[in-house]
Amino acid sequence: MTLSSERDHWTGVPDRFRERGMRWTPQRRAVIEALAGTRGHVTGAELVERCRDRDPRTIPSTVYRTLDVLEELGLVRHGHAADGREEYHVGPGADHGHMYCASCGGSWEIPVPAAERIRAALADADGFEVDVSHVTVVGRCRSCGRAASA
Amino acid sequence: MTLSSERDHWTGVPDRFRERGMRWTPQRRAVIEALAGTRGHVTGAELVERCRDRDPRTIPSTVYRTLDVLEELGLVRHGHAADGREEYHVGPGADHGHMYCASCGGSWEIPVPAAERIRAALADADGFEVDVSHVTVVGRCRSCGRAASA
DNA sequence: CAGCCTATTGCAACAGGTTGCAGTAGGTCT
DNA sequence: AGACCTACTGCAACCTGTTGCAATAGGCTG
Repeated sequence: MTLSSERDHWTGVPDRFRERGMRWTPQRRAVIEALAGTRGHVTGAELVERCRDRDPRTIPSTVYRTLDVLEELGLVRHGHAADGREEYHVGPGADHGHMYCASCGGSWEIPVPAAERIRAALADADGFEVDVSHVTVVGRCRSCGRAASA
Repeated sequence: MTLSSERDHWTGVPDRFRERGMRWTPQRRAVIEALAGTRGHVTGAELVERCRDRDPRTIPSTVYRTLDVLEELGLVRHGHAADGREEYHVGPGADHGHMYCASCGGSWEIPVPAAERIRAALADADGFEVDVSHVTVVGRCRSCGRAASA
């Protein structure tokens, strides 16, 4: 995941909006600029805050609505953190779930092989096609587990 | 899961509170009565509403704080629905995660064998001990998948 | 039974998001 | 350039929860 690949992620976005009959507006540009400076995760509130840094007149509902649109276009994905807050993942490489440690508050990506086993387990059980990028599990990480049993 | 086993779930609860130096109050009683009439899931808001039906003076924060306490005592468990709302599961048999279909909005319990495979996948990957009762996955159920590919 | 200690409550303010609606302003067509 | 259509924006009100704090009231003790 190089810098240039991250920049590529956003090139041509205005046209992708227009092709779909959507409009390219200064507010949407601001959200995308805020996202472009992001690696990994951002919560909705953080993003609102960052947009407000650029322009104090930013309205939260506009930011959230823009994020919905970006998700429809496949440019971001969202999940929910351990406490239910919205969390946005910026692609490429956004296709992963998350594990949260309830003890230390840490957060990790679910490794691809584990995600694949989860997908297979649910597909076998009920033919359920899980969206692995939206999976969030809560539990205890290895080091907190060791600390508790010591 | 018979009626009597559900009733048993709540017997002796006042004493369990007092043993821990906690107090047994009318407000807590109201929350437990509302829970006793519940099978499966309830959202926080639903529970507040039900308590308000019994006593319009019910204060939401009291209900939420009571739920936190009940969870500490192991009498309920909570997870987050697909949209991040809190969802409480009433035991016994509350030890399961949930699958939500993003297409039809349906919700199912994750079957025990699948849950076990998920637990194993994450344990192998990083030694992460997942709390399966808190797992929520979003995706597409079998019948919506069939409808989409038809 | 009265008194005391402190766990709980009620309240009010806040946090993160969502929604309905009237007005604004992109984009297109002439 | 002017006009038109309708996708967006801004706003205000709402929803689900959370938090800090002063007042209340369980329940133990003498």
